[in-house]
Amino acid sequence: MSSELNKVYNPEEVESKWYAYWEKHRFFRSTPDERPAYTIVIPPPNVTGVLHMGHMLNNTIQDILIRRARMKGYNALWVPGTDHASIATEAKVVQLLRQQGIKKSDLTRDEFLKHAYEWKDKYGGIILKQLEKLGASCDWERTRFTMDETYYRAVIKVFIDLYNKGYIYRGLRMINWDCEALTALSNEEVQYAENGEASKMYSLRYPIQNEPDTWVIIATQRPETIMGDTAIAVNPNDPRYQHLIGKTALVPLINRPVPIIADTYVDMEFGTGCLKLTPAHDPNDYEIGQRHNLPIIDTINLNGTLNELCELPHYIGLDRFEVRKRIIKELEEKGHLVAANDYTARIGRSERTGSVVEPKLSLQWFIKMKEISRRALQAVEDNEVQLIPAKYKNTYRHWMENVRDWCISRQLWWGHRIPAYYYGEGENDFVVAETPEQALQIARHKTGNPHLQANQLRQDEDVLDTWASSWLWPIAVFDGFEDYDLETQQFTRLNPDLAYYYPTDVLVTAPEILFFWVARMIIAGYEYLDKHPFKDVYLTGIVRDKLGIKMSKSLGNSPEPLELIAKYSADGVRVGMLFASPAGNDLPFDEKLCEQGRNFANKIWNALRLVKGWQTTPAHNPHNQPAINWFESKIVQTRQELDNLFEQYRISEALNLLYSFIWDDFCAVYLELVKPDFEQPLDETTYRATIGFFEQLMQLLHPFMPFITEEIYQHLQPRQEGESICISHYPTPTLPDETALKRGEILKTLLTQLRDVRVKKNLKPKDPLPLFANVSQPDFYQPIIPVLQKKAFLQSVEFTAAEVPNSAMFMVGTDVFYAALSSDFDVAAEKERLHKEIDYLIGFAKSVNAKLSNEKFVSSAPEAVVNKERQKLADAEQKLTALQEALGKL
RNA sequence: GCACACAUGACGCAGUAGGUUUAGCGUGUUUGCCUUACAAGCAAAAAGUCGCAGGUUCAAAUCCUGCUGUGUGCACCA
Repeated sequence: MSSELNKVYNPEEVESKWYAYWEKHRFFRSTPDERPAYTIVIPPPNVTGVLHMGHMLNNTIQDILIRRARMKGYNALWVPGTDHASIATEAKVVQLLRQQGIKKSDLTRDEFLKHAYEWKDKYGGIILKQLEKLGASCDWERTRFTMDETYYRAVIKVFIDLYNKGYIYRGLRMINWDCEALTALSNEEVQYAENGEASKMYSLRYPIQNEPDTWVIIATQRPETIMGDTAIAVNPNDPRYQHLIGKTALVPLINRPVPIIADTYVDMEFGTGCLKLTPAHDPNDYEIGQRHNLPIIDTINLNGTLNELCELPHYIGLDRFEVRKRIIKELEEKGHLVAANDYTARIGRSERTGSVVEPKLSLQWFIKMKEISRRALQAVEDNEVQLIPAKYKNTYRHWMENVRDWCISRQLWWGHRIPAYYYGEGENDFVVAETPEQALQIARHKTGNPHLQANQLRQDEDVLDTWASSWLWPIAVFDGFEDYDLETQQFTRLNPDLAYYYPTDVLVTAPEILFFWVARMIIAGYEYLDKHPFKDVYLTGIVRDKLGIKMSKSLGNSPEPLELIAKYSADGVRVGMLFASPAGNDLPFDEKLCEQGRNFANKIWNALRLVKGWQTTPAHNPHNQPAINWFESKIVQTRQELDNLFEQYRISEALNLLYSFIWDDFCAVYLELVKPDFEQPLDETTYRATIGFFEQLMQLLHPFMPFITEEIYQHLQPRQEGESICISHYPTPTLPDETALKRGEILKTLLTQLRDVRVKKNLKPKDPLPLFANVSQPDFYQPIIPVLQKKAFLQSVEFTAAEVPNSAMFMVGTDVFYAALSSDFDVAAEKERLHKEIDYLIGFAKSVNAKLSNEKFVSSAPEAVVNKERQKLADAEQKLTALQEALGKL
């Protein structure tokens, strides 16, 4: 039998073989039934994406949870899918078209979308295929995409509903503008470099009107915006500038007269204490402008070039940064530049394009967040939704309490087109409806013009922010909104899937998207189903390299996941990632850990080779019974600990526990204990027990290492087609036998001690060695003596009440053992060994004694604690006496 | 700037209601082994007074205060 099994485990064919088998039998398919459900919805990866280390970690964790639930008897469902990632995808498609010589501006919306869908069909599924390589046990028949037909309908419906409820409004607001992608961004999509960016702070002189040789000096990083200035502001309490308030300054180069106003916003300490106000291009300036009724002069086009409002013809049409370079020279030449100092600025950049974000005044769609998010804030406070680790509660609370309205419109084509239809030029000349037909009805009614025609309606050109679709994910993947009635603002029913699977059990995701996505899903969950979308949110750590830098493809510090899998197997990589991933902490990734995972697989494989190599005999061998009893209880105990760890999402620790249980307890101890002598058969009872243990271990390990455990499971016993470890159930838990456990642990200790004696005395593993035991309860030891004798190669084992001369003495608890040595043993070495142990015990006893002789300790500490200390001391003293006697005999 | 984490042998971590023998685990290091499942292995060893300074307590890696360092989130000034 063993000749069929390679000496080294070969995962490559095994992994693809079993994944195909699982798919063929649809083991991951879930439909509602009478069992309790356990549901996870995948955080949909970006459809343009390819697998990176973060995905590997977070999907491994999801797979572990879902596989474990499946084996615990739940009806486990893991819903996969992708989101359409409007900016990222559109940017990719635009870029691809450009390579083909096609400009987006030359295409109609429909033509462009056709290209985009082609692109999606071709590349959109890559990342899901990669998840299969990892072993992900998703129900692929339920794969969803945020622009699927029903999903699209859901997003539009929700927009209309929130509009009807008054949560959505259209307004002129200062927004973040991406001049490259030509779209608005939400605050969350703007990123700042960690330590700022090198910039210059320019000091400019603005003359005072009608007062020759008087001026104010302002500081700015953006001299190209001065043509949009409409005022100068100083702090009303600033003694330096009292005389200037109410006067008029002249904007350099264009000589526009602007008032000098007083506003407490101005920080007297900063710069010169004079602030130029450019309401069109700075959020704070805009607000001050509103307070003082300042005009707004928007000098920058959507693409970042300057327009005719800048009044300087030679700058019109030039990019703002080009203008900056030139205008500095011009200002200098004309005597307006006072200073140019190096300055570190926090510059906002678009998350997707990296382009410097331009604050711009723009008419956009917003969701009012304050009221709609109230329940969601409370839910996390009350642990209706539990964040793991809990430290994120603070972060969440802070964001929710200071939540700002969410700009949801994007000036893109790839996405859900805003269902607003305009019939006139006025700001409010629009209606919101699911279809153009309905829009026409409503518009006719609203305008009172029954002759209004469809071609007089113009649908909003913009699409919705991607997160304004993915925030519905836990409901929309089940097509839940099909049954939502916009009239009554209620569900007419919950479809069977939604009723069965919602709320989901856990969401596993990266902390970066706590606000982008998680918070908003909670909001949507309460708004629509009045229920949390998931019970727990497990926020994974960030995968970092050895230098502690976040791994990313763009930085080039990330290994290629599929290459890792090729090198170490999916099982190995899964284990490698988990080894380094304590709950909620960052993951310092080290390829070595994948190697460790691979080695572990090999270890298990070889345990299989050993077991499958055994011949059996019906003859009974009672000597193995203590080992069997011990291991049986040990599994029970380990399962309890695993349950405990999983309950707290201590998945890495659970893996570590299993790792050492399998490697140390099963392979190194149990298998060695029951292993028959060379070419001897094993009794059937032990063999069957061993196969059973091995099978249970594989079941416990299966969520972590799905492939090798299936391979072993299939080898351990003959299986029918359609049987699989992944749908097998854990046996019903029993209680551990404490005596059997203790006996096993003591057997382990004795074996280690005896091995130690051999090493220290330079004895070969099989040199004859008689053992004498002076123990309080010989009966306790009786059952393990045969196996101890065999495994420690003991010549004999005898109970005694006397000292044994010429022996190495050691203690287990308070029981004394003597390994009898031949007369020529090294007395000096033995003395030294005993001395060392005595010294340790003296030190120990001293520290315990110090406690016990402390009056206050004895009187204030709980009795149990004091008694424990007394017991410690008594044991130590008993040991000391025995050791000292042994030393005296030498 | 505000807030929140974290600081344990060479490295990565555990120590989850102050008291399970003077702190555990993995990797690495050193030593000895190709022992008939596994050198992707086996057996053993060395290595930390738990960032620093105080405090509370009979008792502190564990609680409190301050400091230092690192990380994260939020805000942001011309």
